[in-house]
Amino acid sequence: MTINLKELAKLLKLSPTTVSRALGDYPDVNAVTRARVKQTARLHGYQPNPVARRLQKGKTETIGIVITPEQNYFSDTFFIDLLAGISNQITRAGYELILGVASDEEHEMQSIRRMVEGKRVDGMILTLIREQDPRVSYLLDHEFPFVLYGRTRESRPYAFVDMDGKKAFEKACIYLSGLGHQRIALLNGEPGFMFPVNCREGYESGLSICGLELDPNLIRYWKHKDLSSSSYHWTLELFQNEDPPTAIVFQTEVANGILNGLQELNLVPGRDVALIGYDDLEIARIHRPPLSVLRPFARDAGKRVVEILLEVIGGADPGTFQEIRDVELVIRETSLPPS
Amino acid sequence: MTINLKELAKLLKLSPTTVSRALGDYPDVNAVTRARVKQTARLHGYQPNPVARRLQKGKTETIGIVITPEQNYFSDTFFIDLLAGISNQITRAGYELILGVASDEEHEMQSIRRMVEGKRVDGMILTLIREQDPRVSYLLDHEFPFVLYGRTRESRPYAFVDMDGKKAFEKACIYLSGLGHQRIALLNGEPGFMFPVNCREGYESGLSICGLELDPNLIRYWKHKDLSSSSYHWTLELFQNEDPPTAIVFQTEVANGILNGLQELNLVPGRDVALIGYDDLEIARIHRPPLSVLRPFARDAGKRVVEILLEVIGGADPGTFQEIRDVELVIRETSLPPS
DNA sequence: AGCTTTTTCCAAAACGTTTTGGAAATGGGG
DNA sequence: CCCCATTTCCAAAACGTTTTGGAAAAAGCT
Repeated sequence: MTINLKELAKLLKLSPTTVSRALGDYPDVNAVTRARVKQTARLHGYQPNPVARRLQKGKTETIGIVITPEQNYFSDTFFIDLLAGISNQITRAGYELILGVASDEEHEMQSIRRMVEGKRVDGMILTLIREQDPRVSYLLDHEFPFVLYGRTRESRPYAFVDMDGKKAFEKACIYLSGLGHQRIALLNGEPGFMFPVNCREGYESGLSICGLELDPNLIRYWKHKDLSSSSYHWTLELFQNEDPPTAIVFQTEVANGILNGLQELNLVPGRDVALIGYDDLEIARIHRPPLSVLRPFARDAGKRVVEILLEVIGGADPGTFQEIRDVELVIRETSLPPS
Repeated sequence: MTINLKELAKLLKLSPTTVSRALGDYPDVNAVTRARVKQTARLHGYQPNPVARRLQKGKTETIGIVITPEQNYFSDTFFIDLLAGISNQITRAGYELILGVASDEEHEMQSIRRMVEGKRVDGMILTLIREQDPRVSYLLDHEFPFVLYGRTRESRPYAFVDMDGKKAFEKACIYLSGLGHQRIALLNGEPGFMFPVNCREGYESGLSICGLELDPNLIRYWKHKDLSSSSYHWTLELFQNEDPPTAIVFQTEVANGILNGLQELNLVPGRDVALIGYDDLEIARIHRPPLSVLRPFARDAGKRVVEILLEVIGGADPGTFQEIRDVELVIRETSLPPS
């Protein structure tokens, strides 16, 4: 069924060498033979065996990614869109994407080690980055190519693509303050991860720019494990304050919990409490009233991550690839002045 | 850094052959040399280069799966749990999972073809199966090993693992009828896919067993593209009926749309309308009141899919692996008698 | 024509394993 | 002590490519 390079060469009465070089567009093969080779190759549907090529080239032509269920990753199209961008670009480069799914942090490292030390991939992509991330130090220690979707605390240079969470939350606070809000709450992601750190930085800097005081009572953290219920409860708690907030900024993934909490409290989003979520998830658009959001420019982030990774695999200096992407404030119907 | 078989052999003053066979637990190598080999192998962290092994063995030791963003179908941790089971079992077998993400049906076939004809995988796993599924006929035509998570209409024998959607919806209808419900609506998945066909079969057979009449006005289909809004609108429509339903059976992934619709209509789930959803998603557990559900026994489905696929790759007859798994009815607080 | 350069091709090696088909050494039985 | 069976090892081939290092043929130049 499937034809060989050697068989194809025999068919063409040429050496395997010449056939290989013809298909590879090497200059040292006559134009007419090249054409002849390409035509019969196409005719017989010849495709070089990738495994043999990898062995000879000393590359796996494969890149790895490990995810954990802990990230309820598939909850919106967000993650799969990122993955789609990654996958497309990898395919375009003739590479393969291998996926590991790990149940916890320990298995995650195990899976990465298998890929790296088992010589199963040429590079790795990391997501959901922690402040101190053992995966990052491991890969740096092993001088193994990788790119982060996100950032971490690490002094050695590394490549990443990230959204500007700081500027995003800064923007949101400044906008809300401009509307007259003085009590702005932050429902933040789980400590230990890097993104919430940036969010908080932006939140604090936004408040400070507007001359608003920082009230620790207005800051809450939800848990990955139970997004909805923890954010629900923190919302209720927030309003037991004697001086409750008139606005909340948060990550849209916990919008459900917040909205349930507000409903419980008979507070109407937009009218009684202003809301601005980070990430333009489906829920933000279909909710009545639709939620104002911070929309990161994530469109071709996956593609970009792969482009960078291939450069790094090719020997480029990772430190030169550090991209922080803009975030746009999309005003819908939950960002009105305080009543 | 990483050591070779040849280098390891030289270190041990043995031939590569013997070292390979020692590590492979062949009987024709002395117990003490075997131990010696294994120890120094461990010491130097030797792992056989997978690419070289694959070339020699003539196997890619890789299996492929292609998903589409449309696969939003699995909106909870459900899909990632399946994927986790698949990934774990694949790793245990020393195989690799390669992932393709396709934006539409055409790219999906393209991705599969690349894997199959490019000799990049030994077998494929398919999900979200359509009634007439071009992927299935393609793989059968090419006599390529695969396993379905789901079923399709196809006369040739093939391997699959599926949940018993028919019996599930039958159970739900019988239970609701036993409570006194006479008008049971079905909010079903998009036509074209196989699962909704089974659901409807079970629905019809359930009604017929209980002597209830089938009213086409009580059946609606939602769209993958916009789960929430389509199910929301169909719910509203359902109750414009002059003789509206007192119960709804549906797939839990559209619970949000239904619940929003009911709220709009000032109908309280459980009290005014009984609800039974298929799939025990998070929303079913955290909603107040918690939803009664049909819970498929999906726990180790991913593992099982891989076990079967490896058998089929090994030459086993696919027709002998057709597993339909039980579904349990979990009564919570939305399955009360009609008021 | 004689020499050099360019064009076009190829044999052999290499990538790192596993498998094949012995061969040498050891042991047991008479 | 000889023969046969068993144990233990290994050299060489094979998997299907790409790359290396020429070699032969053609073309260009004086």
